[in-house]
Amino acid sequence: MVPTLLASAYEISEKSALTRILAEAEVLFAERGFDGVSINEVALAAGVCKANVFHHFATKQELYERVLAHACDAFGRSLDALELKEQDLAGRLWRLMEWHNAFLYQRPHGTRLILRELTGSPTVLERSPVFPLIQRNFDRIVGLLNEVADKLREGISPALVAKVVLSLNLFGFQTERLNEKLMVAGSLATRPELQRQWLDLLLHGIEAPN
Amino acid sequence: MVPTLLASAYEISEKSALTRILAEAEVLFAERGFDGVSINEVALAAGVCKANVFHHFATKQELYERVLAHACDAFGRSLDALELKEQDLAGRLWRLMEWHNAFLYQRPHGTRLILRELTGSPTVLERSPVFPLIQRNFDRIVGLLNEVADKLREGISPALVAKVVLSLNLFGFQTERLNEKLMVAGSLATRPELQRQWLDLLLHGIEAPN
DNA sequence: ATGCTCACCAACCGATCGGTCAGTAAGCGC
DNA sequence: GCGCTTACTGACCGATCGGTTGGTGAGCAT
Repeated sequence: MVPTLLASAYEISEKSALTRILAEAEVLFAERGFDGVSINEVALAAGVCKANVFHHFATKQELYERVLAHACDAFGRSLDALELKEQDLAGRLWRLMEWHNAFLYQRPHGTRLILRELTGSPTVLERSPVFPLIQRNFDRIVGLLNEVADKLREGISPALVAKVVLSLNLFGFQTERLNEKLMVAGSLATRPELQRQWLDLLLHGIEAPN
Repeated sequence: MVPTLLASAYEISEKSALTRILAEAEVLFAERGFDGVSINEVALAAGVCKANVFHHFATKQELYERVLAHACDAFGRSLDALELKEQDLAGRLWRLMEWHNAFLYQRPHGTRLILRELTGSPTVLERSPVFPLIQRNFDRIVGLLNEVADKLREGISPALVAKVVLSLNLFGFQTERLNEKLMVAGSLATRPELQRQWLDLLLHGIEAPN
C-alpha cells in the first residue's frame, strides 16, 4: 500500500495489507481447508502479490496457524463479555446457549475453521498449536457451569452439560442450511425456537409425564 | 496383479487392486481430506501405479465420490440390521444410541469422511451427490422414532430427538481422544458410561428435583 | 491361431504448487 | 544528505499435481 497525499484520504480508511491477508485467508481456509487454498488465491483476494504474503508470513503453515489463533482469540474475547452472575441454572444455560449461538453466526468463518480443525484426525489436532487455545476456552465454559453444579442431578457433571450444549449449537450451526431439505419424515423449527427446544429438553428431558 | 500358478495361493486370498484402491483411498481421504491426498499416494498405498487408478476411475473426483457413496451405503446396510420393534421410548433410544455409537467406532474412517463433508461449506454440500444419501439415512432414523412420537413431551419432535442423538454421538466420537486432555475444570466418563449419561439426560433432563 | 477385452505400467504433459531472490520505493533516525 | 528498515513486486525455481499416451501381457471366445 502506497499512501500518497492524493490517495491517503481513501487509503487510510482501508485496512492494511497484513489485515486484509489475514481476513481473506480466514474466509478461504474456512471454506476450502488448508490444502484447498493456494497462497496465490489468498494474495489475489487480498489485492497483493504472492511474494508479499511470504513477506509477512514465513510459510503457508504459519499463516494458517495465525488465522486459527486469531479465531480462538476472538472466541475468548467474546466470552469475556458473557456475564452470568446472579443467574440460576436455567438462566445460565439460556444465556450460555444464546451467547454461543450468537457468536457462531456472527463469526461463521472462524467457527467453520475451528470445526474443520476438530474434524481432522485427532492425532493431528493433539499436536496442533491451537489445541491449548481450544482447551482453555472449553475449560472456561465448564467453569461457568461449575458454580451451579449443586443444582444438577446426581451423575450429571458440568463438563457433560458444557459438552452437550456446545455439541448441539455447533452441530445446529453446521447443518442449519440442511434442515429444510433434510426433513421428509419430520421437520425442525427455526433457530430461536430450536434453541428454546434444546433448553427445554436439557432441563426436563424428552419423556412425556404419564 | 498377475495370478501365476506359484503365486495364486497367496494372491487369491488378497483383495483385488480395485478393492485395495477404494479401501486405501477411504483411509487417506478420511485423514487428510480431498485436497490433502494425491492420486499417487493412493496408488502407492494400494500397491499399484498412478495410471492404474485412472484406469479404474476417470477422475480424482469420481474416486472420491465412490468412496463417499460406499461409506453412506455401509451406514444404510448397518441400519437395516437395527431392530426396534417391541421397544418403548427408552428402549428404542438406548438401542439407537448403542447401534450408532458402535457403527461409528467400527468404521471410523467412513465416519470421519462423512463428518468432513458435513464440515465443508453448506452450499457445497447441498450440491454434493452424497447429500441425498445422507438425507435418506437421516430420514430412516427419524422414522424409527416416529413410531413412539406419542410418548414424547409436547413440543419435542422425533426429528429433534434424532438430531440430538446423532449430534451427541458424532461429537463424542470426534472429540473422544481429546477428553482426557480437554478437562481441567471437570472430567468426563468413558464411552459406555458417557452413553448411559446421555440417555439419562435425554429422558429426564439435567435439573435436580427439589 | 486370431482377435478382442481388460488390468496394468513407465514415461510423459502442461499447470500449479510453496517458496526464493533481486530489486524498488517509501519512511525515518541521524 | 545518508544509511537502515520495512512493505512490496515480478520473475523465477524445483517439485508435484491431475491426467494422458502408447504399449505389454494375460484370459477368453471364436
